[in-house]
Amino acid sequence: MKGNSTLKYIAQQMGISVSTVSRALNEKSVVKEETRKKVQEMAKKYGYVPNEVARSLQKSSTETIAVVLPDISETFFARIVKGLENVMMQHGYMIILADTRERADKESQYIEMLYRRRVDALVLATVDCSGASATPFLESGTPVVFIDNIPDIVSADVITVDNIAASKVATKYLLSAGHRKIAVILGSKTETTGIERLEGYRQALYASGEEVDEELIEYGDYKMESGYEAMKRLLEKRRETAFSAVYVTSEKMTYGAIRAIREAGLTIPGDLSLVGFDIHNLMDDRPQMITTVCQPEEAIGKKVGELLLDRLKNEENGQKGIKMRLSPFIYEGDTVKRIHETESKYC
Amino acid sequence: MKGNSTLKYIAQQMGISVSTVSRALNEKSVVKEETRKKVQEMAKKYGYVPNEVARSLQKSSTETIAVVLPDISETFFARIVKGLENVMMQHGYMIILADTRERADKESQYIEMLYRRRVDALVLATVDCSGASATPFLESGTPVVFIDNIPDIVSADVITVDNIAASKVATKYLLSAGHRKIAVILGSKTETTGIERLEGYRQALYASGEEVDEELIEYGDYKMESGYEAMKRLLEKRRETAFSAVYVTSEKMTYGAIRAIREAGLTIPGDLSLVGFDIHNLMDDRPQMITTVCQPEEAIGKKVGELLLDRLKNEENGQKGIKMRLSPFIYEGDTVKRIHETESKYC
DNA sequence: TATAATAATACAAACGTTTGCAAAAGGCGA
DNA sequence: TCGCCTTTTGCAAACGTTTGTATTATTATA
Repeated sequence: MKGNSTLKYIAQQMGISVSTVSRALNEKSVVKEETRKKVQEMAKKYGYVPNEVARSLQKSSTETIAVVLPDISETFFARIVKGLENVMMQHGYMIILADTRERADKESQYIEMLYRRRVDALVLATVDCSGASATPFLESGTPVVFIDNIPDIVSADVITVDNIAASKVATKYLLSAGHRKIAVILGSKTETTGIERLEGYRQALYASGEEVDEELIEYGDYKMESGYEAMKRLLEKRRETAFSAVYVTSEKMTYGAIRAIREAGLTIPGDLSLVGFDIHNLMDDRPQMITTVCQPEEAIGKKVGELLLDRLKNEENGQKGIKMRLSPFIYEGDTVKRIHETESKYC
Repeated sequence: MKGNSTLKYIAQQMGISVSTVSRALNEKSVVKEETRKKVQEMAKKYGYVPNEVARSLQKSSTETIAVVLPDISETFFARIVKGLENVMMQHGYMIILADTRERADKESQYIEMLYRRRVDALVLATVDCSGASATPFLESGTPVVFIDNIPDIVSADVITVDNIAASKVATKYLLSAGHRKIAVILGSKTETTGIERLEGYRQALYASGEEVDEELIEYGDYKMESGYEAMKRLLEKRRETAFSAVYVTSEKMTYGAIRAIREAGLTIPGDLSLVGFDIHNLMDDRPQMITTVCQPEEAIGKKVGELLLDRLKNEENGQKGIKMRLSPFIYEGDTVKRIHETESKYC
């Protein structure tokens, strides 16, 4: 008789009504203390475990939030999830995770499934710049927070790292080390992550009076192999461009770039200086002390959670077009610098 | 009128019964083709989205499986989740993720919450060797699969890497490179991951007729700092022990050990050879070509999924005491070797 | 002791589905 | 036209809760 006992069953056994049992267990409403005690005893005796599915149906809230992202095995996303999960769990919410493997079709399919399950909110790292995959949620007024990439939708809530600041600090770091010709490897021409990181690089160069040499800008696709190829292209035209440093804007591409540099028989930082992006393992453990700009992932997750909790509490859901940009860090040997605090909220 | 339309609503609008609408939409049962068409039209028109919560209640199955693990930001776990998620999604199941931050109290608390939500199964990387936190599931006969650590419970289903084989191959690799005195850094004295990895190391030494020097066995706690400390302890007694190689049995500890070695002014592999464990980023991208044993995480996730699907289909749930041990890989420069296939199933 | 006020409990509807069974509609041969 | 079989549809219960309202039991007040 274990495991399938319900309010009804307990009520029958005790010869009282279901509603009394329910109220006795939920501490909420007034029930005679004596009754409550007895009900609690019985509940324990019969191994009663409340059925959250039924509760969800009745309350029309599942206390569940969905996270849809391109690749959970990227430490970047895993850490965001961790930060988010932590704050949500503290408030009784759990996380459903969907990994799209960077495919837009899966993305919309999963989001559709999640909507059917009536999750209370969606956190989305979209691979589709338009943000269109989120429409079921958007239309129904269910909260959505975009992370990483900023979608076209103007009214969407977004929380990301401040990519411009990140690139600025990386570039400035190299400038202050005396470099004048600095190459950059970007991950995307169309996504905001790429666009903004380029922008920061430009701004830093302008600010110090340097020209931007378009020949020094190469593109990959955030994956390792593309970093390798991009670096090779840069090295091929090194004679003309004469760059002495390179800034690579993603972890995997950084590894690829390092390989290309090594294969070319060059050393870091002897022949070429390098600043990487989000190099987590080398950062925690830095066997080779690569300077790297990092995103505060857990903090992003936490902020997303806090925003969501706020949205979920105050019933007036819907998008408010909040854009929050968290400050990146730079790891330079043993020094860790928080760059700046920009939590710009526009409404 | 968007977003909150139900079967009932559609039925009312069309002046037919709810059950007909339900059957028309679920393709299952016989409905006049004409009616079906009309119902589908209407469903589209009113933006009907089935409510899976209600469905779950009725079917008493949520098509959701829970994954509880100590740290999702560990690539090891993230990849298992990815592999698992992929196969489950293909069958309409979604994943609820819970990160215990390595705390046993959180673990049981989360599992309790998950049981209330009536997830269909539990995948658990426990931090509590007893496996006691899984009791709600175990008692109710809901499928549970343990990963990574093997719990005390004999009848539990477990899928892990073959740790003995992993250690054997790592040790043999060093032996075949001519090393005789090989140190080892383990992560745990009590968990099976630690015990088995030690066992493999022992077996490899015995097999080649070497003595096991207890002085060469050091323990950490799988974290980076402990690898650093353990390596320092080893280096301190290097005069007496005269080891020429070290095998470190976790990713983070390997990074720590590398740091200790470097701080001692030694080089790898010049002064000391090293085999690491699960070095993912260096493996994908291997800027420094560390030899490392790796676990086939996505394959583990996939196997877990397949086992679960089988359990969920054939109603006779419950634990069967299946133990599957997947074969590890060794990455040695550019060579990748699958070690062997041991899918031992004992019933 | 009757009556009003309050505390405790019970009733029943609702949340949105699925599904066994009964009822109705349609088709066909006699 | 009637009866019978088949196809299609409808009814109603069930899944396990919550919750507004009605009812009953208890106590205090006059």
